[in-house]
Order: sequence, then structure tokens, then C-alpha cells
Amino acid sequence: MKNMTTKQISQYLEKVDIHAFRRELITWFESEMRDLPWRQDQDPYKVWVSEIMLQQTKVDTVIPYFNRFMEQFPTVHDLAEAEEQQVLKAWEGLGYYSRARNLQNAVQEVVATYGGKVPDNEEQLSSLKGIGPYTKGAILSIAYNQPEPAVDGNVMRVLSRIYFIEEDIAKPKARKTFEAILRELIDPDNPSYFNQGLMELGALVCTPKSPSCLLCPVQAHCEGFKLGRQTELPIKITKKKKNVKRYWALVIENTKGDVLIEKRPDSGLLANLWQFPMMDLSDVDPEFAKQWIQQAYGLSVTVGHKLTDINHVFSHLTWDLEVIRCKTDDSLSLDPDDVCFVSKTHIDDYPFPVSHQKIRQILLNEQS
DNA sequence: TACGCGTGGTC
DNA sequence: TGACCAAGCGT
Repeated sequence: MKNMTTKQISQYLEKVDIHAFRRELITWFESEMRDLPWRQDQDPYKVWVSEIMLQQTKVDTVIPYFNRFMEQFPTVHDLAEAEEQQVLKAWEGLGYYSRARNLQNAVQEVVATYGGKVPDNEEQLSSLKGIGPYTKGAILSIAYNQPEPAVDGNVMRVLSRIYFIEEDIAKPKARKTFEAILRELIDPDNPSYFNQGLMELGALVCTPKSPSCLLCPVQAHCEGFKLGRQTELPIKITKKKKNVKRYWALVIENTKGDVLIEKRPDSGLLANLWQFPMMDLSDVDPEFAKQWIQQAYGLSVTVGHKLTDINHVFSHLTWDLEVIRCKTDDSLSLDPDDVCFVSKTHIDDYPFPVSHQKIRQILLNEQS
């Protein structure tokens, strides 16, 4: 209920030799840092794109996406001018797709308002879609070498162990505590390597389970290790079990062998991605599927057999899909920007969520 | 503040 | 195998 006081911050800070900590962390980072594509230079655009992709996403997953993205959109101008569908296609499979749409929106803002130069100050960066406190600090410190904190999950884990901080890091206000500490602890001579070093340490050594304390360059400064209680930290209270939603996913094939796909709504889950029609089984009894399809798409169909079951787990819910094959002799009279029949040779041009990629793959396998 | 928002790897 | 986890942000 009350904020961390200056005095409490001071009590944490007294626990470590700040100058030794900085030196040992940065020396370790210089010798151990991974050779990653976004570390080739300090291009603020590359730093920005990499930080967005890395949100809640592992380095190994990001690398191929980052490389393809930079080939396709080498500068802010290329990304600003691209079709949104093209950007989503480049993001396909990476998840959290609003990151891609917000990134493009922000890049367009940078081109329109700042002449294509990525801002180097808090106010302007913060106003851009998709740039929150962490990403702002990461860009300022890594691209512009400014002494700004960049508090992510790694940093909270590492510092909670170093200082034995028992705050619940799941709570938004915990970030403030770590930022306050970092404003004192960050190395003003090399904020870039300091911040990256802290994150790299969290990724390689000070890992969530079984951290490699014996290899840790700052073990001597770690309260958690001294107490033998490093694995108790950080404290992170989660809960909330997932809902399960059941659907029929419809593979509706016309006489040409093309299949019906539709664009999802422009907000919410998987916004603006494409999918096979989804019939919500909590709304529609399978017995009335034919009528529902007629109503929704204006198509008269024969309902065929089940192709497969797909169980897809999201961060916050689960989909149970029954994939049902249908046939129709009708053609479509709806807006082709939202729903269309597509040939199996062109279906791959559309961005699909992973759950529906599985259906797409089944159809493509049938082809060959 | 709490929750919605993806995916793949790990144990 | 299901729960947990990973370089967060928008609302």
C-alpha cells in the first residue's frame, strides 16, 4: 500500500559494493556475451525491433524471425510503407501479434513526426505504441548509451536474489523498486553493457530454476546466495486457471477445390490474422451447423466428416477444435477483404495462427 | 490494478 | 502431462 521509501532503497544498496559489482558484471559480459544478430551494431531501429520481438519470447525463437524481418524491412521507411498483412505474415508463429501492429504503427509515427529518426528521449519514446517502461529503457541504454534502467523479468530475478528482495514481482509496482535501485546501481560509464550484462546474467547464469551460482561473476555480492536461499527468489504469485472454449473449425471446399478462410476482427485475440471459419459450440449445436453456415456465410453446404481434433493452449485459455470438412456448390457474396475462397497454392500467403496452420498443413499434405 | 494477449521449451 | 516459464504492453 505504500511505496518503497528512499531509506528502504538505501538499505538495499548498502548491501553491495557498487563499484566492484559494476566492474565484475561488465567484465563478465564482455567475455561471455552471445553473438546475436541485433548486437552487430547499435542501430536504434534494430535494437527496437529486437526488444519488441524478445518480449516474453526466447532468444532462440527470435533469431530467425529477426533476420528475416531485417531482410524484408531493413529500415523504418520499409516497415512504415509495408502492408499490415505483410508485417503480420513476417510475424506469423511468433505470437502476441499486437506487437507487430503496434510496432508498425509506431514506426509510421517516427517517420511522420521525427523524420525517420528513432527518438532518444523518454517522452517521445513513451508516446509510441508498444514501447513501455522496459523497452524505453532498453532503447535509451543500448542504442543511445543513456543511464536509464531497463527492468525486465531477468533484472527483477537477478536483483531480487542479489538484494534478497521479497516483493511479489508479479505486481506492477515491484518494477518501481528495481528501477529505484538501478538508478543508483547502473554504471554511468557504460549503461549499455551494464543493462545487457544484467539481462544476459539472468538468461545464462541466474536462471529461474537451479541457477549456476558457482559460475556467477557477482556471487560475492549476492545476499540470496549468502543465505542459501537464492532459489526462493524471486517471489511471483500467479493463479487463474484457463477457460476451455470448444469450436468446430470448418474446412469448406467449393467445386474448384478452393477453401473458405476469413479474417479475424481487428482487435482482441489474434487480431487481423486469418483462419478457417469457427463455429462456437457454446452458441451453436452441431445439429444446426448447416443453418449456421448458411446464416453466417450465405453458403449451402453438406457437412462431412471430422478431419482431426486440435487442442491449442494459449497463455490465458484453451481451444478444443474439431476440424470438420464441408462441401458447397455456391459462390461467395461477401467482402473478399474479410472472407474468401482461396486455392491451396495461395493459402500460404495469408498469416495464420499456429492452431490453424495445423489445419492448413493437413490440406497441403492431402494435395501432394 | 488485473487481466487479455501466443508460442515453444522444460521438467 | 500439465504447469510453469520467457528480454512486457495496452487497457
